[in-house]
Parts: sequence; C-alpha cells; structure tokens
Amino acid sequence: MAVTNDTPLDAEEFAAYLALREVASLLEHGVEQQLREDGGIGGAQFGILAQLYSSPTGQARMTDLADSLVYSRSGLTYQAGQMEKAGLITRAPGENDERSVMVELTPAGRELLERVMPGHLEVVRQLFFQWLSRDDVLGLADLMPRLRDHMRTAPPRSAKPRRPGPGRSPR
Amino acid sequence: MAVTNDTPLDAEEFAAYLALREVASLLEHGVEQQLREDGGIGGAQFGILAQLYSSPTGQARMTDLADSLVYSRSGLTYQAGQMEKAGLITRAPGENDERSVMVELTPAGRELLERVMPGHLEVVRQLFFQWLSRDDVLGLADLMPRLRDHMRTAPPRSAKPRRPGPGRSPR
DNA sequence: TATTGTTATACTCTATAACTATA
DNA sequence: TATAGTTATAGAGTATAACAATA
Repeated sequence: MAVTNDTPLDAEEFAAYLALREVASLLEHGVEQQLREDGGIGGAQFGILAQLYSSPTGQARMTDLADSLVYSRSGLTYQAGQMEKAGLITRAPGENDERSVMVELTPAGRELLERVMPGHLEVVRQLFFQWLSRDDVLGLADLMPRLRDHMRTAPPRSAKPRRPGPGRSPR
Repeated sequence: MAVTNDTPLDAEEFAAYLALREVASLLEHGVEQQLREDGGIGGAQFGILAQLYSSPTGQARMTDLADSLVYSRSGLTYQAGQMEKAGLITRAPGENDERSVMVELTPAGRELLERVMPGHLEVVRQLFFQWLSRDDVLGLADLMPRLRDHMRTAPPRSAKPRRPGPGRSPR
C-alpha cells in the first residue's frame, strides 16, 4: 500500500488544484445565487430534488440521500424538514423496513425543479461550459464520473499521516 | 454573442456537471477535515494563508483578498479577525491609501501553512490526483486556469435571463 | 461622490451527541 | 447489537445594511 507521502504534487498539479478550487467556488456562487433567486432554494435542496427526480420512482431513502449528497444525517433531516414544510417532498416510513424513511417528490417539488432547471442550466452553461471546447467537455464527461466513483470507494479517512516528521521540534 | 438559451446542456454535459458537483463536494469535505484536524483552520483561512504566502511580499489588500477568494468583504473581515486573534496575520493601514488595510502573514501564519501543507497535498493527492493519468493532469492544468480566467472576466451577474424568453416577445 | 473596511445583526447551515424505534 | 432517523444544541460562517473614514 503505497499510500505514502513520496510523491507530492508538482507545481503544475498544485496550480491546477488551486485553479480548480477557484473554479468550483465561482461556479458554486453563481449557481447558488440562481437557485436562490429563481426557486428560493439552496444547493443542498437542489441536490435533493435532482436526486429524487432522477430516480425512476421519485423516491429515496434518507440515508442514501445523505450518503450520495455527502451530508450528515441530521443535516439531511434538517433540509428534509424544510422541504416538507414547503411542500416539496413527503416523508413516509419504508414499507419493507420500518426504520427507514422514504422521501418522495411531490408534484410541487417536481414543478419547482422543472421551473428552476432551465435557468440553472443556463447559468452553468454561461459560467462553465461556454468556455469549454467539445474536447474539453468530452474529457470532463469521461473523467469526472470515473473520478467520483474512485473517490467514493477510497478509504474515507484512514492512514492519516500524523505529520511527515521532517522537523522534529516544530516551533 | 449568443449568450442566449439556444444550446442547453446535453445529457453528457449534465452528467459531467453532476459528477463535478459531487467530486468537488467530496474533495472539499476531505480537505476541510484535514485542515481542521492538522491546523485548526477551515478552507477559507487556508485560502487566505495560501494567497498571502504566494505573494512576494506576503501581503495583500483586504478587498483584493475578498475578490480573489469570492467572499463578501464583511465575511473576510470576520475571517481576518479570527486569524489576527490567532496570530496568523497582522492588519495595518495601507501606506499609499489610508483607506485600505494591508494584511500580512506573520511567522506563525507562515509556519502554520507550512506545517499543514504536506498533509494537505497528501489528501489532495490521495483523494484526487491519485486517480488521474498524466494526461488527465495535463488536461486539467491546461483547462482550469483558463477556465478561471474566463469566469473571472465574465459578467458577474448581468443579463440575467428572466426566463428563457428567446423570442422577441418576452411575455 | 466613490471606495475601503468594519460593525451590528440576523440567518442559514452543519455537525455531534443523545435518544427512540425497528431489525 | 446494529441500523435508521430525529432532536437538541451549539457553533461556524455568510451576507446585508448601516456606518466611519479616506480619496
């Protein structure tokens, strides 16, 4: 397991990483603003809506949503509570497993997503894809899902290098 | 130039976008955790430290920091306050312009960044670059900075299409 | 007047820990 | 015992608007 510290990022990689941070930040800001203005929701709720929408049944389990959206369960409960109050989703106990809660998209929720989506795509396109060549897009479309799968699989946070003990008495 | 709504994202682009969202989220979480554990700082303060560190003088103006980090000025003031309290930076009025405030990295701040950086790079590598081919990295290194520059230049939020009214009768 | 930065404030979000209920 | 979810809570972070000072 060569999960050691022997190959640090080179300057090129680091520059790419910093630029990625900035791009992600800019994109997130733009998107957040559009969602807020056009639909009165934030990125978290948008993610939930999109997740449910893309499900054949329009349903999903709380825990699965939390996992796929990188949320704590309590955090998801909070958002789900807001969304239920707003009439965007319903929550009902699972049929097979009484412990679980199935979240379901309401017509209003579906409608909201459909109403917000055009502007959302527009922003993403203007802010992001507008600047990409066809090849860029193909590259991303190939890379990102692959990358996501890897990251999902990777050890969440094991082997945490305590400190690459170079200097022994820091300070 | 055709900043209209005539070319929505296709399925491929949208999938890439969703995956990008997820990747960014996973990466952010991992990074945030490492920074918090190893340095007691969050991504925002890390960004500030990195920005100052990469400056030849170790200094920067408040507003410039806020802009480059996509923050409101009050938000930056808050972070700067925390960091000053922690001894990571100092704030002093600008020499040329008395209105401005120059933020400067202290030795402790520099030391913190240097202490945190190895683990940070390690996480980024394990979480992200580990899965990329050499070509992937080159592609990103080429694309991301370019993309960032475009996004910085793009109209911050003008021409906000009230709703895809491409026709001449916007309702 | 315009710009820079801070303050006051209010609010959103998020996570941790304790708890309930089901498997 | 292990899993699913909620609740209580507490804290970090963020933005808006009003304000003070300088250009």
